[in-house]
Amino acid sequence: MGEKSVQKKKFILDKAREVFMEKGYKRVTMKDIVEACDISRGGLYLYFADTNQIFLEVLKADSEEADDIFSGSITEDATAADILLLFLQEQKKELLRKKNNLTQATYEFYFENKLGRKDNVMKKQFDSAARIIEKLLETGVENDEFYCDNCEEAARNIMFLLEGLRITAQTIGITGDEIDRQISYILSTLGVEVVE
Amino acid sequence: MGEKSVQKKKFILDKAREVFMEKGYKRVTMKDIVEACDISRGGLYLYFADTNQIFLEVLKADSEEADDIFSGSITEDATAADILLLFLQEQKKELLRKKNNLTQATYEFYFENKLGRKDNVMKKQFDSAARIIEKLLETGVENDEFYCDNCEEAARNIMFLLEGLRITAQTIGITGDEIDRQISYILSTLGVEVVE
Amino acid sequence: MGEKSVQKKKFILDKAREVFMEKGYKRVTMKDIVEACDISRGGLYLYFADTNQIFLEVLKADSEEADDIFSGSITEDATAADILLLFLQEQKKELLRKKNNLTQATYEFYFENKLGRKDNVMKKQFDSAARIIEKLLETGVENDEFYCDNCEEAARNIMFLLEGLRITAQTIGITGDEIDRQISYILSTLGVEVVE
Amino acid sequence: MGEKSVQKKKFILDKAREVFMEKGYKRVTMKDIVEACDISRGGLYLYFADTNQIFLEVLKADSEEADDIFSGSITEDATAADILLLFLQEQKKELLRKKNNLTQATYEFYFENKLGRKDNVMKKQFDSAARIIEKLLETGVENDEFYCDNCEEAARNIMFLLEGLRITAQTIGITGDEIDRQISYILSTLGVEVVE
DNA sequence: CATGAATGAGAGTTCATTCAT
DNA sequence: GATGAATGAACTCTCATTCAT
Repeated sequence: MGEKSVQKKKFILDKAREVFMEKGYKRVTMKDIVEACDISRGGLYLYFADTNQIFLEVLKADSEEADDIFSGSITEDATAADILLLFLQEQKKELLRKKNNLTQATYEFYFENKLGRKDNVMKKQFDSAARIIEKLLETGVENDEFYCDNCEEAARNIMFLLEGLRITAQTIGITGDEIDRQISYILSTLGVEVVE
Repeated sequence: MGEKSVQKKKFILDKAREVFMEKGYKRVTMKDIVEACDISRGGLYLYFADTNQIFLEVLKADSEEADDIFSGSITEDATAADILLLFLQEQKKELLRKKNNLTQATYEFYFENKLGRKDNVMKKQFDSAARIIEKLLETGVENDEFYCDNCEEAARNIMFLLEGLRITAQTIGITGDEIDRQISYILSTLGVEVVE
Repeated sequence: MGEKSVQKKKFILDKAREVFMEKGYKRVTMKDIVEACDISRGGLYLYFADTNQIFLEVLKADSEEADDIFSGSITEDATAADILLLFLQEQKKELLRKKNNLTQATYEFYFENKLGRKDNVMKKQFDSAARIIEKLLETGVENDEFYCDNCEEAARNIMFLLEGLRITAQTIGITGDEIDRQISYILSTLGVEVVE
Repeated sequence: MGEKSVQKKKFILDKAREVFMEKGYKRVTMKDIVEACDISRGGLYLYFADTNQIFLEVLKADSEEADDIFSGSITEDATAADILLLFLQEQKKELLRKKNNLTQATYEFYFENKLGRKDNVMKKQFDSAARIIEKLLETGVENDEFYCDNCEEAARNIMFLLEGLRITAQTIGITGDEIDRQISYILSTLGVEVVE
């Protein structure tokens, strides 16, 4: 596959991502993607065999860019508490961005494809994020910013909570205030008093 | 609608529930349900217009029976902490029961049908359960079993956490141990020390 | 499947036979048959899954009617030689009826579906016809009409010859005269002198 | 067309022959041949317009090489009976070589392309082979090896029989023994006693 | 000459939905 | 009420064929 093909593939993945953001995973047909890309029916099949493969590659592309979930939060002299707070506020924005994300599509995808626990990109990202938070908490504990007995479970607790907020946002719906209150709550369990 | 019709409708809903548990929401077709009920294609349409309506009624039927999420947990002389623990262990069982539940179907349904926040059964159940837990926490606080500053958010935090565990169970997968550790963790944040 | 369905199925098989006679086996699509029957695309699938199944049933229906290949040849006081000659002349007619037969389609079908030697309808018909001819030859030998050392192979030889003429008719093409000459020839090998 | 082009054309025909032997005629697509040759899609069209033309040229190439069907059978001091027997045994081998021949493809091709009786390669080969056998029989008769009243029809009878065995081999299937018995039978009709 | 990406027609198949009985 | 045959829209997927490079 030549240079041009690589570009085209990227182009398709980009358009496909938009479609997945718009419609989720299951409702998306090859036809949808063909139309979004304004290419021919058969043309798409030169690059991808089915929506499953396309979504997988969209996900992979995302995960390659996006292992820097803390990138926005870190500055030179930020304290652990600062970083944690910034991270949570970043997540809040993400949670409220209803249409413009792959959350629903991703959940639907995993419903269909019960991947083994290995080669499960979602799990890897979850675990990796949890470990970063854990380190952060430990740093915070050392600096007397936080208190936690079991930082590992505390970190995973935050991750599960975010997951809960995320799925709630996609189903029941959630407000920014609600998220703020939950952020305050978990910070309070870590011994941080947040002034709003 | 005659008595017989009511019965038949119930029968269909029962069979349909099984199908939804088996296949989720989106993959289920009218044909699937017709076959599960062993009735005629046209017959189903006498009672329901589409899978959407059927699922809605399955959900409604469930919520009518099942607002007794604490039923199993309450005994005469149980303390608030006992009840909370029993409730959480009940939830754990539910979380681990992978195929035999409507979780996935329900999520898929809400993905498709972004109901307004009112007439959203899921929201009602969430809020109602949260309030019950809140009361429980308050009772516990009065009896010096628990400690919580903001019992409302603590209760909602538990609910969001459960939601997070639930979606994780359906996608990444989760173990009983992991759930236990999270249960211990939240109890510890409430000032309860769990001995295992 | 009710009475009406059985009728419809027969109707479809009838129309399908015409299509197979017209186009052979491979070139026939479900669409061709749908159009020949003037039914809907989906309608056909209520009765048959694919052209393979349809052709198989066409063949089965034929073989159920047509195990009387000698029916036309037999009269009260006909001699073995008479019967054999009549049979061969019947076959000649069949061979020359170019479009109006399933020969080509059948060959194409067996090319695609190398059935085991059992459950091979074609083989059964071949063997059964060969045995009938064998009996006929034996009867003829007893009555001093024929001569044959090995009537079984003589009978099979006739069958293979007919097969050869049949495929030749479908590919190279063959004339009535040519067939007549071959009929005369094999009769002469059996000691029968044919006057033309 | 330059020397190189001629070579390439030969190369394609060779690969194409393999494909036809493998899959018959109808199932073969331009794509199959492109892949077998490992050339570009467009490249193939520089040499051939469609599979029809390709097969025709494969057939022509074969017939140019292979009009020597008796080549293997003839030695200096062989009798007519020897040559005939050798020829028939050569044919037997050919009949049993199931995959490695163009028989099925050729039949399929002629089903599709009812060529006029002239410019029909198959017919030419049939007639030419029949004539050779005829000469052979006449020679045999002169030397008192054979007996035949009508050597022309006897020769054509052998050819039709072989055709019958060939199509049977491709559809019903045939064993070496069965072929042997038929060879013995026709030799016996020619007055040759075969000892096995 | 040669390439291979791109097109679009067409075959297969499944279902929601209707309707005569 | 109940049936199930029938319809037709919508999707998937595969190739023959073309054409810019």
